[in-house]
Amino acid sequence: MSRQPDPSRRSEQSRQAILAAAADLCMEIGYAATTVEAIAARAGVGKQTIYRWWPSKAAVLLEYMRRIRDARLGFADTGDVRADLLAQTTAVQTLFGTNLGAVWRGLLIAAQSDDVAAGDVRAFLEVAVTEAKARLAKAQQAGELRADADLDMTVEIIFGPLYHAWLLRARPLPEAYMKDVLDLVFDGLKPGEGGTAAPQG
Amino acid sequence: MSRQPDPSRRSEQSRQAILAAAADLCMEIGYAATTVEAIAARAGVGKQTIYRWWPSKAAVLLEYMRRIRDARLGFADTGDVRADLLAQTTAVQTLFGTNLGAVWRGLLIAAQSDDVAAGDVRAFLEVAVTEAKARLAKAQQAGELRADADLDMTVEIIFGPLYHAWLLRARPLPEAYMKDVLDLVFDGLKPGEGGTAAPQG
Amino acid sequence: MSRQPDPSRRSEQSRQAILAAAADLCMEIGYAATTVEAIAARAGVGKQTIYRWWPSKAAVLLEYMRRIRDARLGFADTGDVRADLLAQTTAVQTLFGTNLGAVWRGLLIAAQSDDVAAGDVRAFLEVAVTEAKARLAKAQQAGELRADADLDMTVEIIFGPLYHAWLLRARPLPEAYMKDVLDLVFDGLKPGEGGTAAPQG
Amino acid sequence: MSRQPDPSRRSEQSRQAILAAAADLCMEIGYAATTVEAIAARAGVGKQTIYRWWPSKAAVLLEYMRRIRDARLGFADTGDVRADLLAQTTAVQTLFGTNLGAVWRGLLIAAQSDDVAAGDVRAFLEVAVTEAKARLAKAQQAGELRADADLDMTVEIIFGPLYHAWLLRARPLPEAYMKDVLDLVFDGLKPGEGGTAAPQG
DNA sequence: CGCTAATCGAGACGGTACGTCTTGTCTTTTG
DNA sequence: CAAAAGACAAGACGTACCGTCTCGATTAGCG
Repeated sequence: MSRQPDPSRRSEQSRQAILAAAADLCMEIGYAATTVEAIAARAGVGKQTIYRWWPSKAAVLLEYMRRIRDARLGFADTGDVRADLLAQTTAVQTLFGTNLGAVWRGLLIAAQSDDVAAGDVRAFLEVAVTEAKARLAKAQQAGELRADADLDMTVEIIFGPLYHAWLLRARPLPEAYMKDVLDLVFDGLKPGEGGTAAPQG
Repeated sequence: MSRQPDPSRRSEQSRQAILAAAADLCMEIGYAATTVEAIAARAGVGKQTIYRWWPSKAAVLLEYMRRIRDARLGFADTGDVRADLLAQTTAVQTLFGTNLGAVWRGLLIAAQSDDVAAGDVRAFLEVAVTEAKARLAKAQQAGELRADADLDMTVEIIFGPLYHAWLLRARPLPEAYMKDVLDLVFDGLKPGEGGTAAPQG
Repeated sequence: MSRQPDPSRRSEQSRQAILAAAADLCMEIGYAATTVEAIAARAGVGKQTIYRWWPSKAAVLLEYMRRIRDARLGFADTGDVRADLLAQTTAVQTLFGTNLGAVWRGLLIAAQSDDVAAGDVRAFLEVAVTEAKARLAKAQQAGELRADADLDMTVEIIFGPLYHAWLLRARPLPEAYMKDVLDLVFDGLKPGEGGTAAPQG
Repeated sequence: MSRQPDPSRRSEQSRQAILAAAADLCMEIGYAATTVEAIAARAGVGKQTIYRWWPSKAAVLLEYMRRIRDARLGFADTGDVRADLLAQTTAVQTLFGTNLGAVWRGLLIAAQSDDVAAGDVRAFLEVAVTEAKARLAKAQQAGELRADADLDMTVEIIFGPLYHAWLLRARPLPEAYMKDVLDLVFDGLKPGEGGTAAPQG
């Protein structure tokens, strides 16, 4: 029986070809138009080889994104939480602007319609959220952040504007977008209290 | 040829049945599983009648959502911008929690993959953004809001967290979610300056 | 629901194109290599249109053969049963030698492996058998045929040799093959009794 | 390279297991449904072990049938050709009625669609035909059979009815089927000349 | 009596076709 | 003449086998 295939016999070459083909197609023609058949054809692979190792095209692309994230999107801890957040969120914003943004956009869509994919995508997101919360928790202990701020909500306040602008409004963002967002949300929208909008320099 | 059908001969009964059927199906089985065929069948209507008047299922549902928005999601102007924002965003949050949320979720998805729908959905969103910006502009003139705050960004700071939590993380939100978000973003994430996180109560 | 499609709305053009494409492909590349996909492609037709009206490719080809049979393979009644049988069986032998033989061969195969097709093919064959038996029955009443001959068996004795030679041995047959067979089986394999092997002329 | 495998190192145990598994499956689920994969699985053997020694599943089953034939289906020579033919053809008829009939049926099918198998199956058949012709030749010399009877045709007249009834019509045959066939074809279909249809009893 | 070569069971691989499903268009019939 | 009904061409879906290939693990002789 080959119900649970043996991972030790897996062809690493095919795996790489499939991930690359999936990502390339997604960047070229968009997530929806990227079919499993086309991925297989471009990767020079049988369809069954894809279905043997991944439950859906979403899972393939998610694995691709996981590699990107692990390589590029970690948090630093320089002692200055605003600087660290700025560095990370700017990296995210930059990535959204590249072709990889299209891949990620596709996955967020799939999560809405495919229950299986949804779990994985959500788990992926939660990893990022958890990392952010860890950095914010340290900042809270260091007195850099209000002690009463709910960290889940804080993460949403920081990343929410970026997703709203990129994913929903699809508007072009200035390079300093995240810097200005962080200034505003750290200092508050209320007038007067913290001096200028960019007082942390 | 009936390339441009005559709207005056349109059956209002069919239109209503289609809108209702589309919304109901979307709420029951989700956006992706809602097929044009199923909408037609439930509405007791031929498929062509749908394609004659709407370019896609997204357009049908968008028309449905426009009715909802016009009826329920306007901004008040009581002179207190935080109270007005709280009222409107809480209405939005509440709507997200109902079955209508599933419809809106579906449309936001469609906007990612379907270029035609994208324009309409984006236009729909911009109407909401514009209304919010109008209210914020008044607040800025009244000195309730920092004069240097970019209004597009401010809108994103206010709505972004809600969309992030609801659409992407799909986490259950406390009733007072938007109140706490507004408190945090108005007073700022920085500690100490503005007293407690919820000082206006 | 379109579970039982409405035959009155069927496209006669598609039907003809499918029958022709199926028969042509079968003659060109053989029954086994003829795929439903290829039939659809050559007929310029969607696969579903084939599956809507026929349960399998065997059914398509069987319909094709039915037309051929109805047009070409009836029995005459000239009063001379050997002459009538010779005319009909020679027509069958000739048909086996053409491309249509390949189609019929394919169907006889399908009948072995596909239970649904088997019933139809068998029914097709029984029609031919019944026609032959009818002609033989008249001959029996006219005293042209032994009164004690079982007609099913007689049909098998007449057609069996042809099928054995053509289908199983696949050997090239002389034009007069069926004449010689009929002479032998009418006069008997035993020596001496009936004079020459071809006394009926 | 192991292009031509070494027969001396072949596992006799695997060979037997494969032949048995192939025949069993063919009898249980039919020729078409018997896949090479299933044969390998049931035999507890790798697929390659089958493909190493046989070109196709038809070849496997043909080897199985060869064993059966060599053991059971020879011609005797008692001096009475009708009795000898009756003994052999009745043995064939009996075999057709067993599960082995299903195997043989499958091979006759394969011969229609698979050119490689066709040669082997045809050769198998010709061996049987040649044996029959040899016995008939002796009968001809002994004056038991018309001197002008073509022996290929005579074989077809004797075996053709059986194949027609069993393979094509798939009708249940009475035990004495071949006896009656031989009576008819030896005495002839014409009335009157030879007395009753079963005069030799 | 260990070395080495080939067969073995196992099953992943690149492919092809399957029969089903949905899309958006086209056609026929009914009110 | 619009609407209902639904057949149509197109093509992706996920599955089943094909015949080839690559793995260790035996298992033979041959040296």
